[in-house]
Amino acid sequence: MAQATDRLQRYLEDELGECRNEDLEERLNELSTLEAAIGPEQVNAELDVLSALANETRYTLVRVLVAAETELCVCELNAVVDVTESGLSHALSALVEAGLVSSRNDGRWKKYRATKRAVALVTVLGGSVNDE
Amino acid sequence: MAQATDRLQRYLEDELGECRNEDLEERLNELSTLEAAIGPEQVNAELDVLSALANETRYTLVRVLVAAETELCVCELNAVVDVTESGLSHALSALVEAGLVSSRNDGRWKKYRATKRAVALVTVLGGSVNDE
DNA sequence: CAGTCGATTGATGAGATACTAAATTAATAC
DNA sequence: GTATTAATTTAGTATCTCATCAATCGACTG
Repeated sequence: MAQATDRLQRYLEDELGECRNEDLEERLNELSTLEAAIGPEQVNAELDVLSALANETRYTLVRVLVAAETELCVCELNAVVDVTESGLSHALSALVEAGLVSSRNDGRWKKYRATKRAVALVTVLGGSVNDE
Repeated sequence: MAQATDRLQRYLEDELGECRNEDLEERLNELSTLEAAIGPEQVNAELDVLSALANETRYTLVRVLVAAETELCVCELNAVVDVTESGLSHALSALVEAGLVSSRNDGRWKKYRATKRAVALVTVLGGSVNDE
């Protein structure tokens, strides 16, 4: 850790011409401010969402549900992903946890629907990855 | 697999009152269309981006670079994440690969900057996770 | 009520991931 | 030239992830 700030100090000397201890402190504070702009609990929430999406099975389910623009039955979703019934259930459970889909019981069937959050993310992701 | 479509057929019978084989085929085609709306290579590209973001170290780096709105030196980034120099380098390399940051050599220093893609994603993610 | 069916849960193992330390590269300084 | 410094790469390891199997839950049906 001390070494790391040593290097930063040399960098600031390079950039500023000189670097007193207070200059170093100030830069460290600026960096800390950038890092802490949003609270740690929100960072964790966002990481949970990203982790939920970062899997082929789960991302496919979200894409399909977003594209469907309506709820789909588990038995329908089973046809679009290449996992067992159990794997599908695990995947849907993770997506519910991340707030990316919601579920509803309909008699003996269970139906899932994409949330607004899922729509927003899938939309931006598609657009952002298109333009290189 | 046969079992899976059996269940789907029973579901369609439930929903439609009856379900001939052509009804089943049609529904399977609709689901397949939803799934294949974007090409598999783009799905993979999007999954690569998501995987790159779905890690505390890397997501922190991206957030800081987006917030900074300018390039930052590796030695500065070292101050905001809790990994070794080596770990930091690995993280930055993965982010470059995913098109989330770009790099530039400046003498003996190396500087990284967030890409538009990173800005778009971090922005939407922050907004989308805020509103429950 | 017993049976069937849709779906979920929990445990396990193979594989992927994300660190670290050590060696290496590339650039500047002496 | 050699030494030093910033950063990366390679190799090894511990941890996490994900899909599957088996068991279970809950709701309808006969």
